[in-house]
Amino acid sequence: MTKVRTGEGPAERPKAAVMEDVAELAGVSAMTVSRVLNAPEKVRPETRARVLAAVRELDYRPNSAARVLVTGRSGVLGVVCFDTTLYGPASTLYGIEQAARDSDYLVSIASLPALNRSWITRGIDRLRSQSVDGVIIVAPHESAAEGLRNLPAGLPVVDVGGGADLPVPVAAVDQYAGAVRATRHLLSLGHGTVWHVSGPPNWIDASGRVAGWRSVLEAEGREVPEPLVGDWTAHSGYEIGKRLAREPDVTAVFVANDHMAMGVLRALREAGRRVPEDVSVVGFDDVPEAAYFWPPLTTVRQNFGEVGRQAFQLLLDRIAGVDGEARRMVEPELVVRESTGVRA
Amino acid sequence: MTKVRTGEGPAERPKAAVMEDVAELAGVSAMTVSRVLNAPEKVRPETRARVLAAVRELDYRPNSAARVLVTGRSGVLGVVCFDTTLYGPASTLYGIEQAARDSDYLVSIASLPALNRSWITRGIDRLRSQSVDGVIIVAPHESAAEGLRNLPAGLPVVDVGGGADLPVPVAAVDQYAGAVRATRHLLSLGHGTVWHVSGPPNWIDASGRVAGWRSVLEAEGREVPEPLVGDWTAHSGYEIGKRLAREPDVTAVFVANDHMAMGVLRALREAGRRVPEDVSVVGFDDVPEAAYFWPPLTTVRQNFGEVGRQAFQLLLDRIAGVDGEARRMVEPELVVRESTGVRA
DNA sequence: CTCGTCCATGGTATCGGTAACAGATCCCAG
DNA sequence: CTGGGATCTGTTACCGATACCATGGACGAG
Repeated sequence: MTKVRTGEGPAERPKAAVMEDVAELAGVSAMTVSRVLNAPEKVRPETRARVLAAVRELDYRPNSAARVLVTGRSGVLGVVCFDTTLYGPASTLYGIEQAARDSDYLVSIASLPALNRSWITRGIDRLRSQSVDGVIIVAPHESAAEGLRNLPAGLPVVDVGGGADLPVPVAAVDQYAGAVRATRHLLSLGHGTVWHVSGPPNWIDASGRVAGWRSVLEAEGREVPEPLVGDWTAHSGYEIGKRLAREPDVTAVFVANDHMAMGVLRALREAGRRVPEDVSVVGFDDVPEAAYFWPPLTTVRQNFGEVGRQAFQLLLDRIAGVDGEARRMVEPELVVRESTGVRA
Repeated sequence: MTKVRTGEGPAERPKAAVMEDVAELAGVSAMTVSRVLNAPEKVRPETRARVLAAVRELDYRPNSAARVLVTGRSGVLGVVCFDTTLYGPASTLYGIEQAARDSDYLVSIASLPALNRSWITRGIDRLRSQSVDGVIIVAPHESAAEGLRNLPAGLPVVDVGGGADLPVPVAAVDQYAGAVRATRHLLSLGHGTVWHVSGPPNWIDASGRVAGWRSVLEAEGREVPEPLVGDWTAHSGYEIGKRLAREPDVTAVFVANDHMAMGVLRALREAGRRVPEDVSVVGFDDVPEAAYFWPPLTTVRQNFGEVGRQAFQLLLDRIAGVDGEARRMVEPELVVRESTGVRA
């Protein structure tokens, strides 16, 4: 009954209780303890009570490694992601984590030093070696598609952000629809056409937004200016904004994210072009600060948390062996503030 | 040699290779395979080569659950954190993750729905049940201290952000020093005193910044205005900014983070008070966009990535049993831009 | 030529749980 | 009073790796 300590070793810890200890204290077999923990209704209430009392007394906690070894399930899901300091990925990750917590899953993350096929594969491998039950990829880049070509058989995988023809289920915000709304909004204000500051090439969200923007202009028979390519940062938005400010016929700009939009706003202002009187600007994301930009930014809100939850749900289905719908699109929402106005 | 498949079960997967399979293919015992993987120098080169060939051929990967069960080490570290969409925590997490990757550690995260003692304890428990080798707490809140009072013995824990008298090693940015620099900078520009927009009560960073700011004012014999308490959001900064704008004697404001500073800037501008001509504003964090605020924000840069790396290093030491230095302070840096100027 | 030593490898027990089956117990009908 | 099922609990055999000790062969010394 009393704890036996080995007289040696620097870390003189009382070894943690195991199932056998609980069984002994409760006067039952280890199997019964296991049942109490996993299928309580199969154990007589009074026995159960004794076992639970012993569990509390010894502060027993099951060893997950042993459980994983025999059941094959870990209760851990993996997330492969690129830069989690970016607002979108961070929020998505947060959504996943919350959903996971509610379902008693734990989340392991494998972040990538670069976005390409080989790193993505390595990230998945790293997680797989920890016996995760499934993996969510948050890497909205074309290279993700390649990385997903030959997945280890039997590992449930879900992708966030999408791309064409992925061999796995996808949860994503409908970038195309968001860009359509932003562009239509600007046209409806009387602008002849809409310039576009895009995200970096090969990013799925970036190309989705370009496609939506272009399709509206083409459908309306408007001139389609060449998109100006940024890298998501305010700095790149600023540099591009300086160029835009020099073009007097630019009156409406759709910027592929809020941070770049911030840079554009500053460049326009410095060049003496008023927003929205001279130029209207629409962003994308609706970061929490967007309402406090100068002027408050009209933008397209993405519900990243919801995307994360949907991705988790898809993964859960997949783990359960359900081959349900393979695509969950979350609708973005245009939030009109003060950076857009009718054409002067 | 050929794989035997059970004729049933919906998931008809060829069961993954185990160490015994590799051993058989290589014509050695499982023990030798284990040695090749863990202590290659103890195996004759030619045998080693045969084993490695078999490993590749079968795409063998060790089962970590089995390894954990016998070694007691998982190669996983846990991070307990609150809101990972905030810039600071997200960046810290990212720093931890990168450092962990370089050392072949995996990171599991347990995010908390609320910051208090009980949730922190639960977060640690959740991670512990997955046999993490150690835990890093990223919850710069006073409740963390309580949550750390009675830790499970033998679990290495490191705290990020600090607080007084924690029973565990701490890695943090020196908030006090940062606030001192910001305040001195404002005084050096000729301002009579400095107002302060603080973070929410009970947040460690918030109180550290208040203390640094107050100490400078007191040391210089300046009036110490009552701090105005925000909640880190641009919105709260805006509301507080409106109040500040009504006070004509407010000429210098030290705001406890950049997002609130953004709200303050907007409120001042709307009230017709020019920055920096009428009022100087200093932020804290140096988010990547700070240089594109209007005007570009003078702020205190925190190297969150470095904090994350230091925390990981401390944890690694702790796991190795080294009881080295228990505090790693990262120096913040004042970045002067255009939101501060000499008093008119 | 024999013995001791070292090196490479193998055998076996073990980590802490759970699946599958077996056995004990209880209750009630006949 | 006994048989038959239903319900509860125990026994045993693993899951896949590593620790520890044992063993066989090569080799140098005496």
